[in-house]
Formats: sequence, C-alpha cells, structure tokens
Amino acid sequence: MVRLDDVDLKILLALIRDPRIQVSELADEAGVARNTAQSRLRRLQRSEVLREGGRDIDLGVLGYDVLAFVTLEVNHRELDAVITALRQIPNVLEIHETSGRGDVWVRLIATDTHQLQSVLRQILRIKGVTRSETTFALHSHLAYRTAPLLEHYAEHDH
Amino acid sequence: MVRLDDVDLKILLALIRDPRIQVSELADEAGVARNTAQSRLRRLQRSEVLREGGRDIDLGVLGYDVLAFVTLEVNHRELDAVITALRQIPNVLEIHETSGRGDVWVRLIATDTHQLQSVLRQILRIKGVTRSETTFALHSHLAYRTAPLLEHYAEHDH
DNA sequence: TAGAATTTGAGCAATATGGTCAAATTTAGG
DNA sequence: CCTAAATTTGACCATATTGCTCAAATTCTA
Repeated sequence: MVRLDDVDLKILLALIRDPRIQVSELADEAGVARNTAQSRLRRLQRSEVLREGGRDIDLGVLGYDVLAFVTLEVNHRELDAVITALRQIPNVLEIHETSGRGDVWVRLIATDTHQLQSVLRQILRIKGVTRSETTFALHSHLAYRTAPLLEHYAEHDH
Repeated sequence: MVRLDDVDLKILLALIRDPRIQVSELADEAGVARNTAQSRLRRLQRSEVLREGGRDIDLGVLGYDVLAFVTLEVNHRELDAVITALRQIPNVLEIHETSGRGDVWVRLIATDTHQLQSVLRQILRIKGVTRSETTFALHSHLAYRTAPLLEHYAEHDH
C-alpha cells in the first residue's frame, strides 16, 4: 500500500485538476522546491497511484479497498436535498438518478467495512432516504476505460 | 454535440494514454504539423470533451447519451469466459464482480436505446450469461470525482 | 547522536512552448 | 466548376520548461 504525505497529496490534487500542469507550478502548489516536485511526480508515476499516466487515481493502492454500489429509494419531494447531502460525503464518488426500483445510484468507497458501515448509516440518516440496498464490488475485472469506444467511434457511431 | 475527426481522435487517445504527453509528440501521433496539434488541443480543452477531475473524457458531449448499469447472472463455471467476452465490447466501460443477487456488474454506454438494445442482445448471447437486469442512468448528479476523498485522506484515513 | 535519506537552490544544456506569418491546401457554397 | 473561407503547414523567434548534476542544508530513523 502506498502512503501519501501532504506534498504528494497536493501534487495529486493539482494533477487531477489539470493533468498537464507544469512541474514548476506543481512545486509552487505543494510549496516545495522544483527538484522535489519533480522527484515526487516521478515516484507517483512509478507507484501506480497515478493510473495510466496521470488522470485517474488508483484508490485501491491508497488503501481504499471496499467499493460498493448503493441503491437508494428516495422520497421524490426531497430528492434535491438528498443529492446535496450525498455530495457532502467524500466517500461518495458518483451519483446517478436511475430508472427502476431504486431512485438513486451511488458509488461508495471506503477503507474497510467498518468505515463503510459508518458512511451507510450517515446516508440512511439523510431526510428523504427511505431505503437502501448495498452491493459489494468484490473484484474489478475491467477498470473504467474509454479508449476502445473512441477507437470504435471513428468507424461507426460517427 | 461535439464531432471528432480522425486527428482529434488520435490526439484524444494519446492524451488518455499519457495526459502529459508533449504537443510535438501529439503532432507526430496524429500525423499533423505541430501547429495543428496545438490548435486542436486548445479546441478540445475548450470544448469540454476533456473533463477536469477524475475521468478523462465526457462521452455525453460526443453523443453517447445512454448510460446503463447491467447486472448479469453468470454460470460460475464460465465466469472467465464471460468476462473475456464482455471486454471485447467497446460499449462496456467497466466490469465488477459483485456480491448479492447478480454476479457481474457492467457499465454500458450507447448513443441511443437502439444501440443499447443491440449491445444487450450481444451480451445475452454470451455463453454462461443466464439473466440480465438493466437499470438506466437518467441523470448524473455527480460525475466521478476523487478530490474530496483525497482532501479527506490527509486528515483522517491516513 | 550518527548515518541515511530527502530537500534545497543553483546552474546548465537541450528541448518545448506559444506566438507570428505567408504560402499551400482543403472545405463548403453557389 | 469556381470562389471565398477556413484550416493546415513549415519556418522562424523569444521565452519558458525540462531534465540533469552537484554540494550544502535539513529532516528522518534507528
């Protein structure tokens, strides 16, 4: 597992915001010398925290091992408030309104099942949430990718 | 909706592979002059095809408007073969093995419901897939993000 | 407290960037 | 088919950035 200190974190956040940011700016953001920023960046790239070059981050490598998909049943009148509350939770990575049984689909991540429990309780306390159903992602067989679709796009959809 | 030609596509694919790639390499990859690569890159950045935040590309902007989550029930003996088959499909963006009712969770994207139908048929024809359940994502209330979690990480999980 | 590891600042050469420009080429319309 | 507009190209330039080294300072670890 990879551990990040404050400097790594600031560099990562800057890279997420703008993957093409300059090393010198990275250094400014993190408040370190350019040399340091450069070696930290190199290390982050090697460590596989940065997936495929730079945009996405491998949270598993950081110790977030529990991924879950949560389906919420929501009182429609309070949907907006529920969404707003969900967005406040850092462990909530993605939210979609869906068709079908539940109303809202949520991607949740946590360090362990204990932390997940705690986040789930937090969600169930939100006014307007009437029911929840949690599915654990036990193993990722294909991490989010768009390249094949784009390659396809040229020949077909377009 | 944004339309991409072959040059845009090659530039995008190169950027996905390595977001920090140099403009001159981008030009080589796309087989155009550096000036052209530079102006295309600028345009792509402005057009919001390139997203800031976690995930690379905004597929909605390209006309992929239908997002669906599909839960598959799979004959365990043939799981590996099913995964392999699913990976071949460009419209499959993500695959997870899950606990709970279904066995495999799939993120599907398509230009329209007709194309989605076609992909779903393709999936149901895979040997080992016994049942499927599709949920439509009608509206995204929070696009994939990791920044808040990382900011949180500093103070807590770490 | 000693030794190891990291950070810093400086300096340097090679390269990349962002910009301009005129000419060539391609695209779109009539 | 021809013209006008848009895009692309290659050349050029000044400036900024990169990747690298090195010795000194600082921080971390045992």
